[in-house]
Order: sequence, then C-alpha cells, then structure tokens
Amino acid sequence: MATDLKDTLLLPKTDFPMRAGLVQREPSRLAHWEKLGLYARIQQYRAGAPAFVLHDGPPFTNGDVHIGTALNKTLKDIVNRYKSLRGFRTPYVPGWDCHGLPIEQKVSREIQEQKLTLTTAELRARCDAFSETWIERQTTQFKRIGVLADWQNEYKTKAPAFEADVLRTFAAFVEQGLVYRSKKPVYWSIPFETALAEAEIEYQSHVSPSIWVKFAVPAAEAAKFGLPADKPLYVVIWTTTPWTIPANLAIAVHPAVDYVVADLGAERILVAAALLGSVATAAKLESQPTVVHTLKGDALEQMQPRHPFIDRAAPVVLADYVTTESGTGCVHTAPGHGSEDYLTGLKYKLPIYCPVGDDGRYLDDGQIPAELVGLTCLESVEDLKAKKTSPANIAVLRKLDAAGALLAKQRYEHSYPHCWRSKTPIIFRAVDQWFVSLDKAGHRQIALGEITKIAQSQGWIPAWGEARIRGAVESRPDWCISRQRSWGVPIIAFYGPDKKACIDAGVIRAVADKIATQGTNFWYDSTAAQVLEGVQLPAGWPAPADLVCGRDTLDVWIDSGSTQAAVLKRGQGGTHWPADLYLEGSDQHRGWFQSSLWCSVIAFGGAPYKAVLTHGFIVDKNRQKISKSSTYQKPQTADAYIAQHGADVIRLWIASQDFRDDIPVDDEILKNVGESYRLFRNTFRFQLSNLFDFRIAEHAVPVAQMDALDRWALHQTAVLIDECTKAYDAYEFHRVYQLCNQFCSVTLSAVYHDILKDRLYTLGAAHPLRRSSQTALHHIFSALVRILAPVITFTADEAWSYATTGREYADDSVHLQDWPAVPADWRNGALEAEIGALLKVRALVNERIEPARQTGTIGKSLDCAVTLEVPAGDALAGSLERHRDFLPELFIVSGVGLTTATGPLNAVIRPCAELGYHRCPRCWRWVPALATNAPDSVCPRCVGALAG
RNA sequence: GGGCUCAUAGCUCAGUUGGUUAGAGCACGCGCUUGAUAAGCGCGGGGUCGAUGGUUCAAGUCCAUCUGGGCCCA
Repeated sequence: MATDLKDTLLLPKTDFPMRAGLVQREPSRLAHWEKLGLYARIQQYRAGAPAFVLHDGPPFTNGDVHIGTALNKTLKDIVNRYKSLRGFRTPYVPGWDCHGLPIEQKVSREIQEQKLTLTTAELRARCDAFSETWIERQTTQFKRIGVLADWQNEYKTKAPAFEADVLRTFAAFVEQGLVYRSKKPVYWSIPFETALAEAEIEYQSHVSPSIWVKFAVPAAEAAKFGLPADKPLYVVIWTTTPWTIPANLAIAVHPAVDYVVADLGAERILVAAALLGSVATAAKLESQPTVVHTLKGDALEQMQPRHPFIDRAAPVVLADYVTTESGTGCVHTAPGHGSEDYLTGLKYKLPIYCPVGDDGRYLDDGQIPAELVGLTCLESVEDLKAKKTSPANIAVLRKLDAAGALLAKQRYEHSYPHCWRSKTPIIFRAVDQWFVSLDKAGHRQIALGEITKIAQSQGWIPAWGEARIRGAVESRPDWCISRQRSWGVPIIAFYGPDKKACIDAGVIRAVADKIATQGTNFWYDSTAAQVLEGVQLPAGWPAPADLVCGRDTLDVWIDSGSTQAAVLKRGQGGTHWPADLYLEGSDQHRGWFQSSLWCSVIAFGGAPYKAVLTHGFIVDKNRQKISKSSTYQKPQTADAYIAQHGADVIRLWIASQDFRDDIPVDDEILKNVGESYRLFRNTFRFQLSNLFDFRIAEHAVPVAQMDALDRWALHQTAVLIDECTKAYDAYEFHRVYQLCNQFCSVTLSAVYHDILKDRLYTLGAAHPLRRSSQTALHHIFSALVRILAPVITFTADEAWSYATTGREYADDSVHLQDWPAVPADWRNGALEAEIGALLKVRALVNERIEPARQTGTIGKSLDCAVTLEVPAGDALAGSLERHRDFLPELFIVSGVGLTTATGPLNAVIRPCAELGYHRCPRCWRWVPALATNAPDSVCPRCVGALAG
C-alpha cells in the first residue's frame, strides 16, 4: 500500500521552518544574542588575532535612522562580520555626531514657541537631552537591522572626554601657528545682532532699488589699456544693494566675455557686449549707442576705475561666475558683503572690508562719508510696512546722483534672504573669524602625499575616490573654524579690554583637562578668571580678571575630524590608529574623509585611514533621488522597511546592489530580493532536512571514497568559496549575492539536489551512496551558511543553530566560526569537466522530454527512458560509456541506452510504459521487472533498502 | 555652470587585452510534479547594449559629442 511504502522512505525532516516570519522572529534572535553577549564573545574568540579596524563615521543625532543610514551601517556590519570570519579581531566602536546647528535650531524653535528665555548653558542642556534621546532610539534601530557593535562603549562627540580631545586637536593647530583671525562674510540678522546659518534663512519677496552705477576710468588709465580716451569713459556696474557701494573694492569681469566701449555722445561706457542693449534701455537712451571698441574681459584685468564718491580705485578683476544674463557684465565687488566677492577678494588680496557694525549701521572708519555714518543698511519691520527702502540705500542713491554716477535706477522685486525670527531682510557682512592656514606649514602637501600613498596601495575604493578627495583637498581655502553658535565645542579664546583675542595652545590644553571632567558647560557657566584658575598664562596676556571668554564654537567638522584622535589614537574598544577602513557615502570625500585627513595630518602627521570605501545614494526606481520622488512620500526610515520585510531581506537587498553606484529601491526590487531570500532559506532547509539522521563524526565518508557526483558538488563548492572570498575581499557583495544565487538555484536546486532526492529518500539509511551525498551536503551547507552569514545574519544563525543542535537557538553561533577552508581534495578539475559535459547532454535530454510532457504522454521524467545516439569517435562517447550506470540517475529517467549515431548527438525518448517496464511503487522508477509478480511488489533495489 | 561618476532584458548583475548568434538568476508565459509543497522540476518568449558620429576587417568594449540620472561645488 502506497502510504505504507511512503513510510519506509527517508523523507526530509526538520523543524527549520519554511516560512521565515522575519518580522516576528528576528527580535527574539536579537534578544538571544544580547543574552549570549555575542559581540564580546566574538572579540574574545579573536582576542589574539590581528585587528581589522573599521572606524565608524558618526551619524547625526536628530532623527530616526534613515534607510540610507541603515545602508551605510549594514555595509559596515557585513565587512566586520566577514573580516571576523576570516580570522581578524574586528573591534567596532559606534559613534554619534551630536553637536551642530540642526539640533540647536530645532531646540531654539521649541524654546521660542514656548516663549522661554534661556541662558546658553540651559539651551545647551536641552540640546544635549535632545541628542541623547535620538542616540537611544538610533541605537535600537541599528541593533534591529542586525548591526553588531560595542554598543556599551560608543563614542559621542558631546561627551566631555571627547570634547577635550577635540580641543587638544585644536591646540595642535594653535601650537603650530596655523590659527589666525580674519574676516569672512556671514548672514547677519540686524535686529538680533547675530550670525545666521543657511538653515535659518527664509527667502521672501523683497523690493530693492536696482541701480546702474558709473565708475570713471581716468584717461591715462584708459590709454594704458588701449581704450579710446578722448571722451570720459565709465565702467558701468549693476547692483540691487546700493548700501554695499561704500564697501566696493573692485569690479569683476568674465575673462572670456566680449566687452564693448559704447559712445553715448558726451561720454562712453564699458559693459559686456551682450548687455549693451539692456543697459541702454534702462538708461532710457534715445538711440542705440555706437560701439567704438571691443575687447575680451581678460584684457581689462587690473585697470583702475575710481570709486564714484570715495577716493580710491576699484580695480578690474577676473571671475568666472560673471554672466551676461543680467546687469552689465561688470560686477560690483565688495569682499566684505558677498560670498563670491569674498573669494575674489582673497584671490586678489583685497581687504575684506566691512564698514558696517553689529547693529547694521555704517561705522565711522575715516572712509565712509560723514553723511552716511550711522545709517542702517536694511529695512526694519516698520520700513517694510511703510514700503520704504533703507536709510542707507536712500543716502547712497543721493550720493551717487550728486556725483553724477547714477546712470539709471529701477524698482526691482526679487527673492531675498530674511531672518527666520525677525522676518527682516538680512545683510551679508564680514565678521572676525578664526581660520586655520593649510599651507603655512606645508600640510596641504602632506595631505596630498597621503592621498597618493593610499592610492598606491589601492586604498581608494572605487579608485576614482582619489580624484574626488584630491580635488577637495587641493581647492580648499583656509579653513574657517569658528561658528557663532552655542551647541558645539567652545573655542578656547579670550578677549582683553581692547577686544584683542588671546589664544594659546598650553591654555587650551589646560582648559581641555578641566572640560574632560566637568564638561563644556563649565566654559559657559564660568568667568574667564574661574576658567583660568591655576592655569599658567603666557607672557603678555592681560590679567584673567580683565579677560572675557569667547562665545564662538568650533566648526562641527573639527568634532568629526577628531574622532580618529579621540577614538583610534586612544585605542578605544581595542581599535588602533590608523584605521584599516573608513566606509561612508561618496559625499564624505569633501566632508568627513577630508576633515579627518586634515585633523590627522596636522595633529599626527599622517592619514587616519589605510583605505576608504564609498557607496552611492538611495534613489527610486527611476533613479531619481527619493526626496524628489512622487512615489516615495512615506517616511524613509529603516524601521519602516524592516517592519515590512524583515532585516535579513533588507540586508540581502543591500548586498545585492553594486553600491558604488546609486542604489535604487522599490517594491519590485525588494520583491525580487525576497524571492532570493526564499531560495537561500529553502536551500538551507533542504540540506538540513536531509541531514536529519547524519552526524559528521559518525557517518562521514572520506572524499576519496565519495561518489563522483558528490565530488563534483564539492568541487563546485570550492569554486564558490574561492569566488566569494575574492568578491568579499574586493567589497563586491553583489557578486557574492549573484554567485550564491546561481549556486543555489542551478548547481544545487536544479541539478544536485534534484538528483540526490532519489538516493536520499529511497536507499537504506546507511547506504554508502546515501552517506556520501550526506557528507557532501553537510560540507556544502556548512560552507554556504558561513558565506551568507555576514549578509543574512539572522537566518544563517538560525540555520546554524538547527544544524548543530536541531533547535532554534544555540549557545554556539555561526558568527563565532571560521571562514570555510577548501580541502585540497575537493578540487577536481578533470571531474568537473567530465560531469560538465554530461550535464550538457542532460540539457539535451530535457529538451527532448519536453514535447512528451507537453502532450501528456509522460508526466515526470522518470516515466521515460532515453537512447543516446552518440557520434562515433566523439570525445563524449568515452565519458558516457564510463558513467553508463550513473546516467539514468543524472538525467532522472528510468533508463539510458547508448547507440552509435551517424549524425550529431541526439537523444530519443521512449515512455517506459511503451517499453513494457513496471513502475516501482516505492521509488517511482520504472524497471524491466519488479522483484516479484505480486501486485504490490517493489523493485529489486527497494527490496534491498527495505531489508535495511 | 564646474569637478567626479553612472547608463547592458521588466528587476538585479556578468560580459576578460575590441573577435562566433550579448549571458545568468529572478520576474513573466506554457507545462509537469504533489516524497523540499505558501515548495520543487522542465521548456519558452524577452535586449538597436541611453543617443549620434568616428576609429577599425571587426565596437557592448576604444574616441568624440549629446541626452538622462547621482554626489559634491558654484
């Protein structure tokens, strides 16, 4: 009876569930790992091993973990887990970037909404708490996606000890004489008398007086540049901020643009050729002016027109940003009042001149005309209501008009930056800042040398990372490191009675020591005298009682650039300096990779990393950034994705993508990855379930005695291990994914596993052939589960647990194992070639079987027998002959005959029923004769199996 | 606008120093199986290699230009 016979089969048996239930089950495994202390165990297991240090770039602590952040952290986790399997000690200290404007701004808005007035220290305490909340949430979220780290031993940029190390890095800058004071334009709120950041700016419509201003070119100067000098000549500029005219120090032209001298009758003007018409229109000229001379902008460099009402020159300078889209092509340049103007000013060594005070009024600096001094530059709220332009604008217009320099003026409505709190227009104003000179002591050259050195050891991955960071390092101007903010590491500088800044490396270090124990609020809660108590002051400093503490904070890039000092140099958590690897998004070439390089080069003389791996950004299915996407409006948090798919599927998705490029995410992609996940899971399940009665120590068959097909499978596994090792070493996880996919679906599922079923199910338990295959399955499982362990960490560990204990959880873990080694006797090139050829014949057989199946003549392939017509003398003939008895098993048919063909290789299919064969009710193979003539007789082989 | 970069089946990826008819897995279609079963097997359809021009006996591969995307600047 069929059911009874089925009971005699050795069918697969396992408790490893087919359905993963990742979303429900993964948290339990996390709890299990937590209980085991998995991270500590792994560290302990590798205690004596060489370390591979991946230094964590700190995420910002102001929100839930974004899917892009999860991608980054998961890639790091895959690297660490792989390196650990390979035998390295992999200490991983996670970090948090805590300071910075976005947090301060968010907290400030809350405070404003609650109409509170807080001290700086109180504001900072709130920022601290805010940041801490997100550290806790993000930790949970990173853990949920399976990131293994030294979570108890994290670093935080707001921790006192860390802040002290940031200051020590700063002290190194000061000690080498790199830190200097200079002016730089910032957004400035007049009502609040404070600097604003880009994020604190709101763009609103604003009406400005736009003016065309003539700068006279002295006749001698015109002649010097080959311009007609027989009539007065003026360079004409256009601006929408008349109040900046007193600060004008230059006129910028584009080197490659055509400029013309045009005759207006009594005088001539010089403007870009393309804009002459629009200037004529603005000036309401009756007829088109005649062009009397044309030249390129670069021919005008260093010509010296005169300021219209201040006795100085406004030299012509060259700038690529000049356009002919509006204005005159001659750009009014005030280095103290504009970003581009500032850079041009630096290039031409112009003063960064800003005759405007904190209150937005002109200062009396001896250059500003008396009638302008004290006037405010931009409109107050009242002015705006009355639709009046600012007093300074009015006065400048009068001044220009009186000087005969005002060619034209127009009302001009445009989008203009406003202060988010006062709603008034802001000004751009140069204020004193701290800078770090990058060239003074040759640090730029050292940094570039380090970049080259890393490139020579293939440390930039992908290789174009080198060009990217080299460009950033080469083009970076001196580093402006001061910020007029509260939530950050204070710049330890003091100001004397004359407002003179005092800064000293020894003082900074001494204060850093205090901050290390008391935290930076100490700085905000104390007077300079208190801060400096017991500190040896350099000669020439005013007495502590006469000093006040500076209120600027350090650029947060110094914080993050100092992680290598605060973490690696101190060997926190078993790390070392330099790191073996930094791994971040490609935006960090200009960001963290660069700031870390500068800080490390200046403080320690070398790069903080041996290699830098970068990944792209997450995009939607149309390869558009998600923020622009119409289909992805829902929150892109890691948790949202995990709640839907489980961490292992998300991790597998991350591994499946070539992350050096953009990384697309959408439902179809995740659905495909989900299919692959099931493929891997079912592969594990098939193997586990067919090893239910196999114990390697007792039942292993030596490779030399194994069946040919099993040895072929081991060879394939060896190749898989080789290839995956190469792929992992090159950080090409998508190749691992593709290789394993191919291996599981084709090598195993369609070929090896499919063929094995007959042996495993129907032979006697201890049949050598069955044990041979089980031995191979054991090895293959053991290799595959470890190869995939860095990626699908939960599932691999689950499978490992079932394999070793038969239960869902075990004290041992796949993550505590070694990378699969390949025994020499697994490799068998000759066998690989021979079986490979037979598998091609198998494909032909399948092709021939298909029509019979489609027409219903047969069902399963076992229902037919095959006759192979082999060309005489074909190389294949020998192989087929040699493996004659194996062929039915290989093809999963009930008989294979060989004949000599006249034509090419062919396979002829005959249904077994037509041949008069009998189907064995136990093993379902058709045989010429069953064991007996009884109605329920089985085939002779099954008789043997049943006998045990 | 500038620097770096990407573009091969519906999706994810291969494609060696240019050299047969551009491959694989998944998805899709048609069947089989019901002893991996919310599984497994077989067969099949599907690509002007982003576009154009060039070099060459020969271009997915080399060169140029363009289009579209990404990151970073301006």
